[in-house]
Amino acid sequence: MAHWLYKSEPEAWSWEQQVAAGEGGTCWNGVRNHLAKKHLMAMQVGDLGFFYHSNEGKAVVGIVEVIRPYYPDHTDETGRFGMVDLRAVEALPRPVSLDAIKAEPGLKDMVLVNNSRLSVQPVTQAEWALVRRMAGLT
DNA sequence: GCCAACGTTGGC
DNA sequence: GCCAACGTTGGC
Repeated sequence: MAHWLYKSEPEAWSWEQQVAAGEGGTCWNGVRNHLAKKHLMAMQVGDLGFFYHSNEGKAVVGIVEVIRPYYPDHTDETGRFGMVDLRAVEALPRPVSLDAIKAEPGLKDMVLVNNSRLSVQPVTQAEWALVRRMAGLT
């Protein structure tokens, strides 16, 4: 299974709103970047990902699951981009801040550290396990 | 609020 | 098809 990281500004779409969306989840729309699109297209139902708050908070706060694979984003007038549907799985017992991620040698190659502007990022198996542990999950 | 990094646009 | 100009993102 692949793992991902989704960035969102809490003012635009927060973890709390994702949780409130419930089991049915919501579409993760608004991606307008080809590399991010590539990642969206690679996602499969059941893939898990981190939900990251950018700007305000700057921390991984929760875990989400892909519940619908890539389909066209109707809010994209050019018709070039698509989206997936996500649902909230669980909140992290302890959010993992960007500072903590940067301070962790095992995470120095995370995309979040090296290409912080990419809004949808792949996360390796090792990074996934390490961030989970830092968050207080087994 | 500043600015570096990056992607996109459009003139040539 | 190159590249300068511009807009956006996001950490600081």
